[in-house]
Amino acid sequence: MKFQLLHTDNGSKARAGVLSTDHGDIMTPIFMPVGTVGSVKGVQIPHLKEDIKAQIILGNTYHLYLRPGLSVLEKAGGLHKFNAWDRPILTDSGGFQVFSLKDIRKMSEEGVEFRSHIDGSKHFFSPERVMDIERSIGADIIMAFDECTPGTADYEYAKKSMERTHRWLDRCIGRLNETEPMYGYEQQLFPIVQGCVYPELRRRSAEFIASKEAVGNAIGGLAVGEPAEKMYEMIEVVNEILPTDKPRYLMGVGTPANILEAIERGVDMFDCVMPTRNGRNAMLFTKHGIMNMRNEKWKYDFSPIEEDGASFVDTLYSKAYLRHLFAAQELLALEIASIHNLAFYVWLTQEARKHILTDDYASWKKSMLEEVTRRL
RNA sequence: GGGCAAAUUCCAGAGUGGCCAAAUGGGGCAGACUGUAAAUCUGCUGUCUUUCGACUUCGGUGGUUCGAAUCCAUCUUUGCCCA
Repeated sequence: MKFQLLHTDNGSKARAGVLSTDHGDIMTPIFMPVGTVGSVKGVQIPHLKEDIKAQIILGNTYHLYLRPGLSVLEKAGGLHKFNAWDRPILTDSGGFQVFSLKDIRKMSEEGVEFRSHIDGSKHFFSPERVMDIERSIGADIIMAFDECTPGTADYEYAKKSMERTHRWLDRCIGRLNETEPMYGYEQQLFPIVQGCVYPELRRRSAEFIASKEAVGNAIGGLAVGEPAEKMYEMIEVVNEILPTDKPRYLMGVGTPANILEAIERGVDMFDCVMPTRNGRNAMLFTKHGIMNMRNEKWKYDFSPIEEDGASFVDTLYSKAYLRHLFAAQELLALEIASIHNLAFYVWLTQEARKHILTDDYASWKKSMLEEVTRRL
C-alpha cells in the first residue's frame, strides 16, 4: 500500500493524491460510504460502484464480530468475498462503539467489556483481540483500537483517555507484527489521533501517532459534541504535525460543509453515516442545499430531485414522487435517498480534487459552501 | 311498519356530572440525526395570545343543575334485529 501526494492547492492546504491498495486505487480527497455490518444500508453493490462511484467502503469490527461472526467471515474468505465488494475496504475497530455504547461496556487498561446490543451477551475486546478480528474480516485498511473520547470530556479525562489510546496503539502494532494477513493481500494499520478539544493534547497525540510511521493516519474524537469551530481548530493543530506525504483520515465527519472545511485544512479521507442515515430520514444533501423530502412544499413539485445531480435517481424521479414514497413509507424512498446522498458526497470530494489540481480550491470551496448549507 | 343500539376534536376510538380542549393510536405538520444499538427519535396538531390566560367545541334544539361530552325530552342521521 502506498500513498502518492500529487498536488497541494496553491492557496490552501488542500491536497490531491492517490492511495494504492491491493484492491485498487483511491483518489483523494475521498468520501467513503459506511457499511457497518458489511452492507451500505439500502444500496446494492452495482449502484455503489457504477452510480455512486464509491472507491472504498467501511465495515465495523464490533458489528461484524457479533454478526455474522468470525467463522462465517473466515469461511467466506474475508469480507470482500462475503459481501461481493471487490474494491478497498476499511474497518473501524470498535473504538466508536466504546463511545456510543457507553451504557453497556466497561473499560479497563486491558480492554473493553461489551454487552452485545443484540442479545446482551458479554464480549471482551482488547487491542490484540481487535487486531485478530480485523485480520479475519480482511479489510485493506484497519483502524487501531482506540477510545473515541466525547467532545465534552474534561482535560484530565481526555489526557488519560488519550494516553491509554496510545498504549493500546503500541499493543495493536505489536499484535499485527506477530500475525499475517489471512487472504493474501496487504493490510495496513492506521493509528488514530485523540486529545479531545485540547490543542496541547492534540499536538502530543499527533506527534506520538506520527512517530509510528504508519502508511496513513487518522484523526478521531471529533464531531462528537464539540462546536464545529473547535473541530476545525483541532484539525489545523494536528495537520501541522502529521506527515504531509501520508493520507489523513478524519473519522466520522461529517456535513458537506465540514468536509469542505476539512479538505481545505489538509484532510484526505472521510466517512460518515450522515448521507445514509439522514437520507433514510428524508434529508437530501444537494449541490444547491438541503431538502427535507417529507415537507409539504414538495407535494406538487414534479421537477427532478436534482436537475444536475450526481446520479441517475436525480433525474429519473421527481421531488413529489420521492415525497410520496417517504409518506407511504415505501422502501424505495430509502434506496433513492441513500443513492442520491452518497453520490453527492462522493461527487463533492472528487470535485474538490479537480479544483485542488487546478489550484482554485479555496475560491471554489467558498462558493460551494454557500450552496450546500442553504435550506431548500 | 316495530324493536334495539349508536352519534366525540382530520380518522379510529376512550371518556358517563366538576381534575375535559377532551386519553390512546393513526394521519397531518415541523425539527433532530456526524468512525450506524437509528427505515430512528423529538415536538406540535380547536381558535386567539409571547406567557398567564381567554373564548368556542363532543349530531340539532330545548331542558335539569352552581356546573353537562356525560342526566332528561325531542328531532335528525346511521347500524343491527323482527315483520
